[in-house]
Amino acid sequence: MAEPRRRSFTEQARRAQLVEVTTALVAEHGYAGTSLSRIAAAAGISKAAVLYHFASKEAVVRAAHEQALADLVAEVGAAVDQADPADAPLAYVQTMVAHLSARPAQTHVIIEEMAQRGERPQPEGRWRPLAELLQAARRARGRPELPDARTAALAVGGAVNAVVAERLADPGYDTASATTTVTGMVEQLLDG
Amino acid sequence: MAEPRRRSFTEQARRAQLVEVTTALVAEHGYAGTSLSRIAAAAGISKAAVLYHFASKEAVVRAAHEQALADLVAEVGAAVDQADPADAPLAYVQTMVAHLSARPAQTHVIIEEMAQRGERPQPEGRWRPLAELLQAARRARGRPELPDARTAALAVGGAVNAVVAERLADPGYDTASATTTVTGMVEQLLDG
DNA sequence: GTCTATAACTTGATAGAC
DNA sequence: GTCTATCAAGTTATAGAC
Repeated sequence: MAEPRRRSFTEQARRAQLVEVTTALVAEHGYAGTSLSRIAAAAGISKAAVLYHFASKEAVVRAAHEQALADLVAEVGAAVDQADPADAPLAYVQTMVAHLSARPAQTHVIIEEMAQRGERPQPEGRWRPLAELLQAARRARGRPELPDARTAALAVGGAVNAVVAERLADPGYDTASATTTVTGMVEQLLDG
Repeated sequence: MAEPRRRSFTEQARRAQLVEVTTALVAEHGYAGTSLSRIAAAAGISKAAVLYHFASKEAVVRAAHEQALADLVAEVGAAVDQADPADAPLAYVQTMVAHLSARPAQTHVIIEEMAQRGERPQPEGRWRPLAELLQAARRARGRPELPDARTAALAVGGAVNAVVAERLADPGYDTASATTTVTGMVEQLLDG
């Protein structure tokens, strides 16, 4: 909501390129290890040229993070919306794992941003959407609501995070069967 | 295993003090935001004095991380060892959440280190000990072994992480009932 | 043993030429 | 619109006085 500015065609291309190389750099070296110099070098231009397209270094990496997040919620949101409410949490887990596993660099950017957020804590309920999904699924299955949906949502989200992180560390880790295991745990949560 | 050196009494005290202030600083500003200057200022000595006691900045924060981890495994290990094998995973979850919730600064240091690790991925099985605990509990309960103990261990560990992280962000979050919810999920994993 | 002084860099950002 | 040149500020680490 900050700046829905009009941009030239070539500028859009430059910005897209910068977001791309920044995503790769943050994935490999982390936020602190990603300097303006490195971004400029990776894009083949000067530091000042980077700062012509973005107001600051922070603005560049913020753009990279926002893109990664937008791509994620777009795909997961679509999958959840068209799923049977009784199985929406399962669709959530499946698309989440699949999307993130397929985009290691973007995933690293998202993780990095969460780590930065953690330093200056801000009460924000990222667990709410999933908690709603879980309760709706319980109702659709004719079961009473969960007594502690917040923790349940946090636990499922944390499990997904852990599986994705393991996949990043070990590409040989089979996410297909991992997804089966996690969805099985969610099933027990919805039926038990 | 690098240097089990003999140290003077006062030097031990200084090192302990430096580890303490570094833990607090990393918790508040993150690794990158924790400079030698800040450590020195917080300890009331000069940068050079800090580097007299530790070989480098990295050595200081590594010491802080190692201490946080040692404290954690000591308490969790003891609790798991004296628990009934059939309930060891429950003891693991309980002490893990309790210990970390009670030590926010140390927890931040551990999280920060994991984030740094994540950048240069190294195939390391942090999930193995918990996976062993889960399988042993299944056997003690007369149930067949889990088909995918790796994912199960990762999921439980991730759930604990998420609960602890939420506690850090919102001190009003009730970890007692959260622990009940998570252990309930583990129970279903062990009996289902 | 602890400090002052400083070396040797890197950082993000700006001014102004082209 | 994109660059070169430069900036001030901050970084880790070292040498050597006390």
